[in-house]
Amino acid sequence: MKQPGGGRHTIRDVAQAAGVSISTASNALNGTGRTNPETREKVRRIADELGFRPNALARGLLTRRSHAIGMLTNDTYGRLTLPMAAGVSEILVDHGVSLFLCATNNDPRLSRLHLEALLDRQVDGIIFTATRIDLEPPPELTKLNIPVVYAFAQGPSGSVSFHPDDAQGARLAVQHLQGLNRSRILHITGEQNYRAARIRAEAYHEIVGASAQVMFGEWSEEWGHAAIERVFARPGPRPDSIFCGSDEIARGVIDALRDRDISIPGDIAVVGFDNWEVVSKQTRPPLTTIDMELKELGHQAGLAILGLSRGEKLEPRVERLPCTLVARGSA
Amino acid sequence: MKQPGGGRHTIRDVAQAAGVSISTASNALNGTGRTNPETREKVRRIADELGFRPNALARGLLTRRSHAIGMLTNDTYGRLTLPMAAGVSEILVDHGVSLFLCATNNDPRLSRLHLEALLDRQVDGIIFTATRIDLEPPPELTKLNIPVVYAFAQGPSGSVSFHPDDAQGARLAVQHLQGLNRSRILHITGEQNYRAARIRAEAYHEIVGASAQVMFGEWSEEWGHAAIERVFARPGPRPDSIFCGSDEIARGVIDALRDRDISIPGDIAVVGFDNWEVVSKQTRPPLTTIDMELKELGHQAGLAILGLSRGEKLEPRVERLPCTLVARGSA
DNA sequence: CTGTCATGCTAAAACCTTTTAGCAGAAATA
DNA sequence: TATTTCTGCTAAAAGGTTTTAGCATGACAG
Repeated sequence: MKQPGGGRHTIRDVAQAAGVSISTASNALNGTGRTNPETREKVRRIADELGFRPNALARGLLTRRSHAIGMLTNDTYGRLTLPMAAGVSEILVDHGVSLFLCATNNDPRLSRLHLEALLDRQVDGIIFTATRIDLEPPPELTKLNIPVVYAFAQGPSGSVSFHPDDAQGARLAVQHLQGLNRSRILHITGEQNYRAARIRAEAYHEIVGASAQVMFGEWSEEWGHAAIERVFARPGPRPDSIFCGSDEIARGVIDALRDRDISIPGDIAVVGFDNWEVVSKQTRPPLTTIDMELKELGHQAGLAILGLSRGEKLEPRVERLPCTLVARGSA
Repeated sequence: MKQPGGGRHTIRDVAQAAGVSISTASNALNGTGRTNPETREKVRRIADELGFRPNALARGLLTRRSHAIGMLTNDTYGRLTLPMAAGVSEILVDHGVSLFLCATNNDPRLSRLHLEALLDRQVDGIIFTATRIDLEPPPELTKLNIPVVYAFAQGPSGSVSFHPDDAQGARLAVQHLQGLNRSRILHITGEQNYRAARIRAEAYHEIVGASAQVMFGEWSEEWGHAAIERVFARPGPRPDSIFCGSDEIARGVIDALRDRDISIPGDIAVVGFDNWEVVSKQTRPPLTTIDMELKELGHQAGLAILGLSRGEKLEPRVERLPCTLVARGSA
C-alpha cells in the first residue's frame, strides 16, 4: 500500500481516496473548520486504512512548533542525569513530543554545536541539566527566544529551575536518626564547593545544634573509609550515628565500620543520600538513605517546558522538590 | 537584528541584504551551481553577519533527510546503554546529525509510540539497543524502509549488529590468570539464559579444559557472596583464581574473600567483567577487569547508521568488537 | 421575489529551503 | 559574421502540511 517512491502516504493520497480536497481532508483529520460529520468520518476511516501519518517536518515548518525539545546535559550520562531524562521523556511522549539528547561532556565547543543544532531544528524548548550543581550554564542560553528550564542546575535570575530540596532531605535524615534516639550525629559529606553539600550541611547544623560536626571530603567510597579511620584515630566520644552525603560515602563508611566490628545500626546507625540502588541495596546491612526523586524532578521539568512551549507564562522560581527517606537496615 | 516575528533570519533576508536572488544565495552558501567567487564571498559574509542558519525542518522536508536518527533503548538508562549512547552521539554530532533518545522501558505501547514518532519525524535511521541481549527486537523494525542497526542486541538475519566479543573477552581474562600461573580457575557468572553468559562460559571452558567449573547465578553482588560461601562450604581443593561474569559479582566475591581473610591476589586472584568504574575502582584491592569498550561500540554503530542513511550498502553481519583488559590490583 | 445567513466545501497562500530549467550577455569558435 | 559555448544569475517548482478567504448551495426572513 506504500507509494512507489518508497515513502509514505501523504494527505494528498487521503484526500484523493476520499474524493475531497486537501483542505477538507486536513480539516476532517484535525477537527478544524466546518466539516460534515459524514465526510469527517469517511476521511478518517480512509486515513486509517492507508496508515496515513502526517509529516512532522512539514507540519512543524508551518506551525512553527517542532514538537521536539532538547536536553542539554553536562556529564557523560551520569547516574543523576539519567533518571531525570527518563522522567522528562515519560511526560513528553504522551504529548507527542520527542526528546533530543545532547551530551556536552563539559566541552564548550560541543555545547555550542549541540545548541545550534537544536535551534536549527526549531525545538520548542530546552532543558538544561548539570551534574555539578555549581557549574554556570552557558550564557548563550539566557538570550534564546525559546523557553529554557533548568533541572538540577542553577538558572540565571528570572528563570525556572528545579532542584531536589537538599535541606529538607538532610532534615529527614537527621530527624530519622534522632527518632532512633541518637544524639551524637556525625555528618560525613563530599566537596565543600558543591552547593548541595553546603546546603545539606547547613540544614544538619541547624537541627543538631552545638554537637554538630561536619567532615567535608570527596564524593567517593574511599573518603568514607578515610573519614572513619580519622574518627577512630582521635580521642573523645564516638558518634552513635552518621549521616553521609552520598551512598558511595556511606558504603565506605559501612565497610570501614564492619572492619572494626562495629555493629550497624546497633552501635552506629548510618544514613546515606541518593538512593542509588546499586550501592544502597548492596551494603551490609542495606542502606537507609534519602531519595531525591529524580524521576519526579524530570516529570516536573517536562511539564514546565511543555507549558512554556505552549506559551503559558510560568512565574520564575527555584522549585525545590521534596526528598523521601527509604528505610532499609542501616538506620 | 532579529526579525520582528520573534524568529530568526531566513535565506530571504540574506538574499535581500546581498542584493541577489534566493537561489543565488542558496547556491553561494552551499557551494552548488555556478557562482561568481566574489558574489559567493559576499553572500557568505552577510549570512555570517546576520547569523543566518538554515531551517532544518524546511531543508529536511525538501531533501528527505532529516539529519536525525533515533535510538530506541530497552531499559531505563542502564549503565550499558549509556556509554554507548554517548559514543553514538559523539560520532553523529560532527556530521550535523542529532539523536532522539527513546526509552521504551520494555513497554510495547511505548515502543510503538516512540517508533511512530520517529517515523513521523522522518529520521534517517534507527539504532536499536537492548540490555537483555536475548530480548527479541520488535518485529515492526524489520519491515521499516529506513536503515536499522542493532547494538548490544541480536538483530534478525540480514541485519547489521554490533556486540562486544564476549568470547575474546573471556579468553583475555582467563589467559591473564594463566599468565599469573593460576591453574585452578573458577568461573562465577550470571544467569544462564543470558546469551553473553553462555558465550563467556563456553570460551572459558575451551581454554581451561577439564578443570573448568562454572557457577551460574544472578548478576548481583549478593550472588558473589553466596557463591563463595558455597565454595568454602564444600570439601576439596580451593580455586587459586576466580573469573567473574560481572564487576558486581566480583565485588561480592572480593568482599566475601576478605571476610575470610583470604589475600587477594596472593591466595586467590580475581578478574571481573564490565569495567564499571564505580564498582571496579572501589573494591579492595581495585578490580582487574574486562572492558567491553561500549563507547567504541557506540562509535561503530553510529558510523554504520550514518553510512546506511547515506545509501551506502553495508553487508549484513554480526560484528564483534574486541574487549580489553584493565589491570588493577586484584589479579 | 429579494436579501441574508449558515453550511460544506475548495483554491491558494504560506512556511523555508533546494534544485531544475532557462535566460541574457560575453567570449570563443567556425 | 554567424554560431556555439560558457558564465553568472534568476524564476519557479517542489516538498507536505495548515490556514485563510471565498464560492456555491440551499434555507430562511422580510
